[in-house]
Amino acid sequence: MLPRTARQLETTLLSSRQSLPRPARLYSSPSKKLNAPATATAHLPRTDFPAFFPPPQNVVHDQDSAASSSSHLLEDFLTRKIPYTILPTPLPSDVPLNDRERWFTDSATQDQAAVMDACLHNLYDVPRAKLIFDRLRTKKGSAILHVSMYNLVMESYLAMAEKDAQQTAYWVEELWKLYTDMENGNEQMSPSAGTFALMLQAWHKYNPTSSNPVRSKLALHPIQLLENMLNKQISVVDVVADRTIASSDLASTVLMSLSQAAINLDRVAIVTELSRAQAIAAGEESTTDDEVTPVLRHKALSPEEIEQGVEFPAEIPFNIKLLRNHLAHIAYARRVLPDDIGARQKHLETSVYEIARERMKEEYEHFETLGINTENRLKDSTLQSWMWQWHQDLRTRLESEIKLIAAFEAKMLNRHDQSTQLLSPYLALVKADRLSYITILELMRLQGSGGVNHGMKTTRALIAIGKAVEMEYKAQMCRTNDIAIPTMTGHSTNFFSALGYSNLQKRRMAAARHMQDGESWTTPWSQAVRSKIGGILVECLMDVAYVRRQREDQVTGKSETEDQPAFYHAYEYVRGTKLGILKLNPAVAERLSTDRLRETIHPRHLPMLVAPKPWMHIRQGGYLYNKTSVMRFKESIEQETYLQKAIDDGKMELVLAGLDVLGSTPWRINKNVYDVVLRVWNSGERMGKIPPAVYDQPAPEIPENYEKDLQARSVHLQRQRSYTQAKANNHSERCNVNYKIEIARAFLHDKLYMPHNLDFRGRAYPIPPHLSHIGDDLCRGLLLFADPKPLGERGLWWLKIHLANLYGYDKASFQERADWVMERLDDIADSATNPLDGRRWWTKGDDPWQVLATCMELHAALQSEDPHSYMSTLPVHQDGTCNGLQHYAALGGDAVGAKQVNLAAGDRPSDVYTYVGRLVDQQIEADAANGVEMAKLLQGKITRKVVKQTVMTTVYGVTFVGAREQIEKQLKDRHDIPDELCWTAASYLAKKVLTCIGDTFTGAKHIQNWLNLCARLISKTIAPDRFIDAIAAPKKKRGRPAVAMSRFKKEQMTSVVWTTPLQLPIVQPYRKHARKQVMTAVQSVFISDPSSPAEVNSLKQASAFPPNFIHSLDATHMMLTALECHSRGLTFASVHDSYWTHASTIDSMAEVIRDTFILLHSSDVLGKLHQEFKERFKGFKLPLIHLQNKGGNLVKMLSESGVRIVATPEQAKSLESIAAIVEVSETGSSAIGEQPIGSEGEPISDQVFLEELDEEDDSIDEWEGQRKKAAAANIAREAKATRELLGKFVDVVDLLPPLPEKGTFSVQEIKSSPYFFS
Amino acid sequence: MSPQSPWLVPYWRNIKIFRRPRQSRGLLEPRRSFVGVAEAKVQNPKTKLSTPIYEVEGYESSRGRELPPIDQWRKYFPYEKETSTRISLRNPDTTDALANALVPEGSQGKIIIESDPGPGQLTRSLLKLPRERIKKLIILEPNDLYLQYIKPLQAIDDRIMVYEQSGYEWGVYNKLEDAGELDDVLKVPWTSGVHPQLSFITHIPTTVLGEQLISQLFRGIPDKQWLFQYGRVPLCFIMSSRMWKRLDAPMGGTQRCKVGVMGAATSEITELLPFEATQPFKDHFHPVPYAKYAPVPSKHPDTRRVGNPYQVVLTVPREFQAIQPGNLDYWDYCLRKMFVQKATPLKISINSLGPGAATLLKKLTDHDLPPSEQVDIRKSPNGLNVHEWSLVVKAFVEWPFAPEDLSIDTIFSNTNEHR
DNA sequence: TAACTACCTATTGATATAAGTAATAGAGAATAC
DNA sequence: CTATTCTCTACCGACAATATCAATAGGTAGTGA
Repeated sequence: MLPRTARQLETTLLSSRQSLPRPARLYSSPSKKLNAPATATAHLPRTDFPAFFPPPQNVVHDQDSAASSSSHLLEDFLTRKIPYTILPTPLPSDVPLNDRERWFTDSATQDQAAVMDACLHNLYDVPRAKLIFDRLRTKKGSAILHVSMYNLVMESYLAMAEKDAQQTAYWVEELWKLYTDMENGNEQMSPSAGTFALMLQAWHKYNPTSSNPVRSKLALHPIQLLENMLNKQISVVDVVADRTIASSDLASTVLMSLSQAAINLDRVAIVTELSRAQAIAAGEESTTDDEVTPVLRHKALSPEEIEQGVEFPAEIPFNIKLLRNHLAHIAYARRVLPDDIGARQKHLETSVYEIARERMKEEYEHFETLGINTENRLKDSTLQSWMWQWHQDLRTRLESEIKLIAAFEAKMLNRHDQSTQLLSPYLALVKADRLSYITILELMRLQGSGGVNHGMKTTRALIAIGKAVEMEYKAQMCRTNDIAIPTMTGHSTNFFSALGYSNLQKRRMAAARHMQDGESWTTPWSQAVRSKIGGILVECLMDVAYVRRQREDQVTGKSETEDQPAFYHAYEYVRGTKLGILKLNPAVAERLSTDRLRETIHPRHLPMLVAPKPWMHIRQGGYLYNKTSVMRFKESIEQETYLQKAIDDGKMELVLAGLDVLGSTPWRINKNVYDVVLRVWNSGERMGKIPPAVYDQPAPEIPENYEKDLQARSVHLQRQRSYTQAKANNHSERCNVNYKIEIARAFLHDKLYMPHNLDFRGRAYPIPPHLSHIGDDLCRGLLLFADPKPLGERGLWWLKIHLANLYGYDKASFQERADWVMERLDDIADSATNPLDGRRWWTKGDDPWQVLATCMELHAALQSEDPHSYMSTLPVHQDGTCNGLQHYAALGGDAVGAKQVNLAAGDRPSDVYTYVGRLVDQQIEADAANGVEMAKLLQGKITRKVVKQTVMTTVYGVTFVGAREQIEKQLKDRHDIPDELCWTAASYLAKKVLTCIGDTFTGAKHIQNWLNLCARLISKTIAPDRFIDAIAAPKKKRGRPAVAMSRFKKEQMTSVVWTTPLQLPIVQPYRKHARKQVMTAVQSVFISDPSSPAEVNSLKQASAFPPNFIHSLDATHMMLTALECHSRGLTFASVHDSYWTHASTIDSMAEVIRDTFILLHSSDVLGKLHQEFKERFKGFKLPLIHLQNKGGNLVKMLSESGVRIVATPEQAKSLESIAAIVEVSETGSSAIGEQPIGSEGEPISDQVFLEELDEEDDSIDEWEGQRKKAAAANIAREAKATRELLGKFVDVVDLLPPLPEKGTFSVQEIKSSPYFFS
Repeated sequence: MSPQSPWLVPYWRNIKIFRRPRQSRGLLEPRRSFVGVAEAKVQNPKTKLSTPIYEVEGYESSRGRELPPIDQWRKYFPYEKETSTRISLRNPDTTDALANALVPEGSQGKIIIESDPGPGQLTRSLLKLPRERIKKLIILEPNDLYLQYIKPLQAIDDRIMVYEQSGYEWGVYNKLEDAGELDDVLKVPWTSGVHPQLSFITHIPTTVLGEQLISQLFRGIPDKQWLFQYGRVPLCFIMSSRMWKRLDAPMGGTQRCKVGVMGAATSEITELLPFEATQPFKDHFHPVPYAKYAPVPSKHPDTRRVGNPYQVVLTVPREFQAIQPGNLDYWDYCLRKMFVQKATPLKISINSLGPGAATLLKKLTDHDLPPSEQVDIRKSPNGLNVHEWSLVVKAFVEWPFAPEDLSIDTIFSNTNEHR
């Protein structure tokens, strides 16, 4: 029978995984030639690759001096004043658009620009693009306008002139017009090298003596153009080498005419420069000095290039590529990624879809040869073969659909104005063939996300697909542009010296500029457009993709089949609101946890085969062609704008260099562990956190009285639901593991690299989502460093300790841990040699897969002749013990706390959790003695485990409710407390635990409060340049307080912003984004417009600031450590507060960790933050009314932290509700400014709001008088306190509490604490 | 732990769990889930009658037994979070009329369960009816203050049984049975007309819970759960007009909704008193909201706000049930999914039922069937009558590839992550 | 040609939806107008 | 400018409610001055 055969085949495929061809094939095309360059890699000298950083041995010899001097430099670096990035606060949404556009483009404009971009691409619809462009460029000074946009438009005009013979004159004329406008300043946009390259081409093609003359009054002769260029100090060579000059012939012509012009102008230097360029392009002059061999001339052409008819460089006298390459070498300071080395990665990135297609097709045809006829194809084939089928159908469908859409839109455009939103230009950017793959692959990838079983939320899917299309378009552009890729941004033996820094900066900026010049302009799509595009694609897919399902009727035994959509759309209700979801047909979902998946993974989600492209700019770095952002932005353009500015200003060098260091660590797959994983996987059994193939728990039974008893029914339903959920979880876990195995297999014989980027606090994350060292135990167990280092005596010792740590034996002293391991050598050997058939000791450890990997490493080392010279690749970890609290303790100088988190030395590690547990226990004892029932119940039951999570999460600002929940869960797990009492007990305990933590980390507590208060105040302020407009805004209702209050709410636009010691500006993204419904083909989708301004969410701003600040600090520590480790030649990787290196280099890393931590915390971090707030938020006004809240808590807290504001005696009288923080001035000076709300008075000068204005009292009276007259009786009813507060403002800087006092602990002690990181 | 004021205990806790504050129990003492009648009689009310804020002349002596003058209710039943959304009939004329309508002349030996009566105006009207009409009146009331006006009635009239629990707890009905309270209720076959003895009355609060209760009770009918195991028991709801509008919404109208179809499928639903008989709200009900900031003719009359119109509705289970026993989940599923796009023709909206659900269209339009067994698929879900719905559900049930898991949602609750 | 109206359609805003809110303290924001 | 209800509750990685209908805005076409 057929089904049986298929099943057998499937198992065969599964079990034979190991013997499948090596994965290199996965990424190579069928042609063998391509592999050749890749294998050549091995022969390259080590120094050349990875060439990003100098080889360690160069540094080693002066390591000591470097280390000691670097420590001074680092100290200087950290203690200097941090340069801030300052941008204006966003304006509220009711401010007219024009005023807002300089920094933050709104999405309507964004959409226009994106449509224009699409219309220009391949000259899809240049006339339309021109219409849009002409509209856009009226917005002078808007952030969206950029010279490269102008250049692209002009390039298209020029191309149109050529393409459309009827209109040549028109386009040429428009081109010159635009140029003239740029030159004469009308556009406020200065021409660039690219502009001149275009104009020279225009001249060349259409000058009066050319074969196709176009008369234009505005046309300029090259002489004039050259003059203009020189005026703007634009390099002629840049012009000649510009991207827009398509052929060497053309470039040569341009060069000649420029030379001629230069001769005419008698500019000898220019003539020389040009002739040298010519020599380079002709290959007559070595492009570089001896160190680097000129790459291009000797490079063999790739098969593709031969196919595309690229000519051999040597055969033509003028090769523009040579010149461009030369320029790249200069820009990148000679560190250019050789083509052959990048080839596989490039191929991987650019040909994903082709590769996927080949594989699916292969699979499909394979089934064909097995004689499975088309009739059963839908039912019996594999996932790949299905996908191939869907793809065929979808592609055809899309081709016709896109035509329909284009026709429809054209009709609409005729009927209506231009304002109709267009989609067809976007759809034309990427071929239907690829659109089809993108759609299918993205849906497969997102399966199981968002908590949806076998599916996903529609919104996420549509946006993701839209975005994938956009990415594909941009990746294609990258490929077309084919800019040389740098392998470094420059390096320095010391990152922290002024010289080292400015070197980094110079080099990175040159490289970034080179990259930018080489790329044509493009612009991101708005979320709405993405979801609409996604909607169209998904709708079509659902319409054409089918699978055949078969089932047997349970009664008749008759088998039934039905063709069903492979993907379908449905709605669910979540607490009464609808939620649209896309789901996979169950038949498809089943395959995802069994079939092979590699076709479904985009390289954008895989590790890389070469070291990542160094980060040069906000979207420039990481993968070679796929653009990724250096920071993961929340829906906040503010964050993006700040970062952009900081990078432009050259402040981000160390952060970017840090990311490059993290990305440069080569990894490989642990083959031995992989083999074990695979065996477990294929066995389908549950082990080491790998879920079973078939969920192994029994379903709940239906109770007898289910039919009659409403209560029994609801209980059963609940059980049923949690069972279903557990089962679904099992399935999705299984899918996840499948992904990991698949990726591991693909990279089994390769070095791999993890490109990193940042979250908004500056923490670094590897980009590949499935398999990276940040992943779970399984991922980590599968990864090894690629480069081995000899263990040495210490290394061996550390390896043992590492094993003990992973197993869970981490509370003892180092030596005890090492001894513990020695006592278990037998088990270890058994685990290493006989992982599955032996005693399986490793599976009982905390992190079984890593334990296994370590067992294998240790065993191998011990078995080797000389364990000390064993070449080890296993990463060994040093973890901060409760890192957040460590930072808090260091900031606050908490002696007790410092001891508990091992900042202070001890002979064995302290454990905060145990400590807090004991404290709580003591209090309980006391309570029990006093007869408190609950205490008696809980006596002796407070283990470390009960309090652990709560202690950990206090750093994140856990509240009572959260703590209670955690503790309740733990208590329930113990099973020795009656279930119904757990909740009450948890309430009781939560209070105790929170108090105990507060008592232990008093300094931390104060700092947390201080941070929280600052954020609370800042997020309620109004920026100085907005202030006057803000209070004058509500004119209609003559100072009705309600209006004023809501006005203040609307004017709350200030996010908390600060700068880390590495100069990274951090913007908290929490705002109250308004969301709108957007219609798509599938359903309407509810999304926010990130570019529309929104008030801050001050609650979130305040509660998230303390953890975010601490995280920005630990991120800084990590980056400093990474940079320093790199300088010292150590391999380094990190998972936030867990730092990894080779076993042999743990000692040096430990030293670095301590040095950087001490220096960081010796640099008065908080003082600097305070100072920054004072400067950054200078003049920001806080309406006093915001200080009032229920119970006067805020005022109380402010008062307790020592805040006092100065007020005149009169003012003081009216300020009773905030009396606790008012200080009456004798001199009559006041920090409180007053301004009646909404009055249409004359503009108010700043001084009114500042202190020391004698006349101020008069002015108050005057205002009051006016108001009384104007206002009717109802205003008189206003409550006194509020009226008094409403019109009053204070500078937020005056309200910021002084820093809490620091405790006695000195961070220097950390130097001698062995268990600080362990 | 600071002793919590019982007033601060949220409403639902009293409904779901046990009324007494936790502190009143010893730590390990088992929960007392039920206060029996006898016990309640003996036991003095835990809370003493508190001194009223304003004395009403001559009233104090009869307080509890009698209700305060109806214009004084706000003072005797001040704002309390627990009861703030519980709407109770206050006007004795209205309750008299209602009592008469519910237990009309000629009724005999009725057993009435009155759940959540509030202060008990309606209870009193029922007791005032000629004695032979009502045999037993079971009161389910959890609120201490209200109980102070309910329990004294037991001394006057032995037909009353008071249970200090809300009728919203399913458990209480098991208690009633266990206590033999319903022993003398006949099990009347579904085909033998409306139940002659048993009736159920409740005030529905203006909360989600109230609305839930109504839809839950409808859902109990097809499988003859709850009181329906005794037969076609009539239910009387004092409910918001907002809810009534939903139940009463005409086919094809924009108001037509899932609960409306479920109601129509299971019961005959009528206004027991005309709408006007209970208007305006402030003349008939308690509590009347503080007028200054929440004026009673509200801007949004269709919200759950206290003060919006209330009325009296009677539902009687139908003899013929469109929902076959055991098919409830299918109905639920189909209605829920289809009403998402309630104004979209079946032809399209049917897809909400699952992958490939479009094949059901063939069945619904099968020309071999008599026209009465076909459904016009150009109609939209809000335009279908109960019969048409039963055809849709039938097609769904018979569909071999119908989704198997019809449970409420497949979305994981994202509450229990973190390792 | 400017002005006006009737008519039509695209956009915007408001509203309802599900249904045991598992257990629930306390602050702060929002809402009622 | 008070009473009451609603919301939220641990940071980050990792983000999301939607169909329907009435009302309004905005545009077109037609018309007669």
